[in-house]
Amino acid sequence: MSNKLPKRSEDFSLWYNELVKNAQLADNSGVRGCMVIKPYGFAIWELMKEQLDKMFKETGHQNAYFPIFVPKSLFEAEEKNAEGFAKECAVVTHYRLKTDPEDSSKLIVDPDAKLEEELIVRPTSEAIIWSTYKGWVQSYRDLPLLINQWANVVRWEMRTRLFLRTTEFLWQEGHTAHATKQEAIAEARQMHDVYETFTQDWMAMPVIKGYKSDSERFAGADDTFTIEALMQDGKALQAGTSHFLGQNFAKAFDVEFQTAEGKKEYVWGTSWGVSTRLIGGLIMTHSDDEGLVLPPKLAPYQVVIIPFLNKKKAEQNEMLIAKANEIRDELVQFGIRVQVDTDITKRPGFKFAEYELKGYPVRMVIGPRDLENDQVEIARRDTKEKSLQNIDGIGTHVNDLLNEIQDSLFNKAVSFRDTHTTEVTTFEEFKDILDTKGGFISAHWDGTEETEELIKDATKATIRCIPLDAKEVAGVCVFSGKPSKRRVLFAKAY
RNA sequence: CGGGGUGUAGCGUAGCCCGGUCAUCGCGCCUCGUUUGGGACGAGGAGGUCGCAGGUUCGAAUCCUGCCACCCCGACCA
Repeated sequence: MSNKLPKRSEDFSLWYNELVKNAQLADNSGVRGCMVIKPYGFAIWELMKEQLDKMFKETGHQNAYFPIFVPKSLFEAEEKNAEGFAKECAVVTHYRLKTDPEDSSKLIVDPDAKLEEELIVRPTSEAIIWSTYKGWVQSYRDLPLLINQWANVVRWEMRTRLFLRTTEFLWQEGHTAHATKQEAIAEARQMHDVYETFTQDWMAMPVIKGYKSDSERFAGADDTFTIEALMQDGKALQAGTSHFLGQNFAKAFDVEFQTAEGKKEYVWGTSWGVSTRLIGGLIMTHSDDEGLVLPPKLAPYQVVIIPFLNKKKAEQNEMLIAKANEIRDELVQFGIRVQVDTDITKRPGFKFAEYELKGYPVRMVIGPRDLENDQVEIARRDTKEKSLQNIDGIGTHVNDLLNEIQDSLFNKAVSFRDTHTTEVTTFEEFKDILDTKGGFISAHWDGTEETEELIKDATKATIRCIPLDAKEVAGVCVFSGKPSKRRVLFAKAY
């Protein structure tokens, strides 16, 4: 664990990989593109889940669970959806192994155990869920159906990256059905807002809310709302999406209901999801050359207390540990998550580096000197500032400090995002900004897929979103020179 | 899936061209001692199917073939 991280500014990609591994968040599993999430990384995910789940329930949703396998025919039902995912599906074709007749130490797939119909390992669950909803909905009284599922999904992506794009990943997917179009759109927007609140208030990661262009829209959706975040290397990350599905899945799976007036109508749908990708976003938004920087709200431990122990001074050690525990108890009263490190085999400097690498927001050190003066040394991870604090009133102080760190991380990220968002008018400027400082580029676009494609070919930048708050201002497309009604956000993306 | 690269102890590596006391070094780990306010030092010690499977050879970490995994670039990324 004494590995030094590469510099963030020199090779962002390498820095990210090493950070994820050294901070004990996750590792490659050795199984194609799948990762092992280690306990410390998973603890962050659990904190995220806890809060998201709470927010889903506050907005009237319930959790349920659906099968991991989707029969191929079901998957085919919604054509666009099937087509959109077809290239990245894992498919179960057999159900049995047997001993290799030519080598008894080997197993082979039993050719006699071929499935009549292949099973698709869900890349997303619209198909299996809507086929189930058909049996759940008859009357307008059964609506709305507001359901969320915590699950794993599999997408056989060509290239994987820890947290950001793994073959298997964990997520939540909400799937709702409504009697009216307005209600469904309101739901999709509501969850879009929930995601914004979560990423900003909890992850301290600012996002731009917008909707996707035709080419970037979810396969099977009428509208895709997205939150787009900006990473420290100037690339954008799609952090969450909420889809208005229209009646596409209702029609594909024949989900009809009878209205109060006795008429038959198709229901209106939404789906929305965020995944373990958020952890990647969290890392790339705040961390630095010393390692992970966690916003207090999502730090498994918000404070570590390190008493300065000396193998030869048992009595002093006892006093230090007693004081450390006393402080811990006071902090716990404030709902703060605290760890006391009484490991005597590691030296202080080693521990400091270790907790910085793991992103603990606050480090508190107490030694004999401090004991005498009734104070502790407090260091905050984000700014590296150290200060001496009286033990009296320490709970209030640390509580305030954690709030300040949370706010400060968000403000710093907002300021980075703002200074890396550039309005351009010419394509020369567009390319120049992209090459020099990266980030979001706000530019006029003629609204055609052809132009979008040509810009992508020329620069690798894509339309991240059409911001919801985009002003209606006439202009000319940065590429084609044709008229444009508003600016959209371009960026290179993960 | 195309191009390039890598796989040797928990981690990082030398050796591979040119086959033969070459399994090297650092970190980590274990023991003992000295240390301890920013990643300690000394002495001793444990740990390896050289990614896997075939092949060539008297002999393979080294050469050949196949497979698997990982990294980089592209394509892909709903």
